[in-house]
Amino acid sequence: MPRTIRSDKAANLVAPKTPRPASAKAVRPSAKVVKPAAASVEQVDTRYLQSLMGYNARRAALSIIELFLDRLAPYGLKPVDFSVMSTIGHNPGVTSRQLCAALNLLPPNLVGLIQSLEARGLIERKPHPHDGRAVGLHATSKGQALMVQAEQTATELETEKTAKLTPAERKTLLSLLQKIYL
Amino acid sequence: MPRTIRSDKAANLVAPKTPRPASAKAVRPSAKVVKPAAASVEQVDTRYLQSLMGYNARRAALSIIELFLDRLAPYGLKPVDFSVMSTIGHNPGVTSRQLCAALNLLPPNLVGLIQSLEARGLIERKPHPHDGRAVGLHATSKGQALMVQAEQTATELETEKTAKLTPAERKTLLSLLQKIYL
DNA sequence: TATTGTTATACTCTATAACTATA
DNA sequence: TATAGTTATAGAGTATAACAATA
Repeated sequence: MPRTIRSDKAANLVAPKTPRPASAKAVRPSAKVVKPAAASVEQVDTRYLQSLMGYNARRAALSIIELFLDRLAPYGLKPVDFSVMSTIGHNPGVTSRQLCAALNLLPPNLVGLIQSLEARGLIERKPHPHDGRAVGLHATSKGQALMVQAEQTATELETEKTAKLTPAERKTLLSLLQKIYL
Repeated sequence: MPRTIRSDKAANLVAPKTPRPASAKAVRPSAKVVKPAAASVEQVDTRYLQSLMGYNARRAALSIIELFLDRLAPYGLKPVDFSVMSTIGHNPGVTSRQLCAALNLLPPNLVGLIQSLEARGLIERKPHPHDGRAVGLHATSKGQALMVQAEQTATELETEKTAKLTPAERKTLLSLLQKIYL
């Protein structure tokens, strides 16, 4: 059964703009307090998590991926499919192992993905010129045509998602992120 | 069965530093070409993917989370457990729904998590002062003590992972990421 | 002996529908 | 009628071990 409904994800992404500190120690009961029972929270304070790079990178990535799934669905491509197809397209003859190393994937998880792309006529497997064990992967003309459209859609979607950033900020952000994982 | 071995993940993260362009169109067969068969790839070119914010944000996030899993394992906390515990700690009396909205989680996926934290004696559930349907979540003294250590470990780990960034760059990166998902 | 691609499989993560108790 | 919390469950994602063919 395909995943279709996206429901309240957008609403969940609405975060508090100006949270008020609510530390346990900071709550000093005054003499006028009527209900000494359990306290309630008005605005959730997530400032500590927002100081963590991992949290922010993950939230930003999921925010972009959410839109990516919608926009690339017409092409039948999920993020990993897209990354694999794009890398094959830009590296004709690349092997599965090379894809795994470049995209940080595990070989067993790539098998079904490659088979699916081949079954759809988007890629072809040719014998590797130097290594009899390996198989070279090549995008078909159909696959190339699909990826021209898909990459354009992805670029547009990214422009929308980074609309609050200036071109300079966008370039800076890409560079800083790569300083973390490369 | 717990996940223990991490194997070649680190090796997979080693990405090409100076990829050579290998576009299909750019390959112009000269008259001296001996093997007109399938081509092979030396260095995988991932420059297009590296121009996408979603790709870079995801790779950076996974890189940090990988270390996070190792360092926080002694506390029995995965990223989501950590986020939930931290948010409860800084927001005594917060409800499940508020946690879901603030952290972009789905209610059904939070139930088992909360029950687990309660069973470990890290949090307590108290009746909500204003809403009979809701339950206020509170960190126990044991949970508070754990999170003091856990948050310190997380902060240290993040400092290591962002060691290539200056403090100013780190602050800039956090700010730019929040411009995407907030 | 080491590596490529593969199979089988298990665990985790994420998502949906539907129910109850209360507002 | 709408919302908070819950249950059950399905699907996707991620991980390990082990194997055959080739280097």
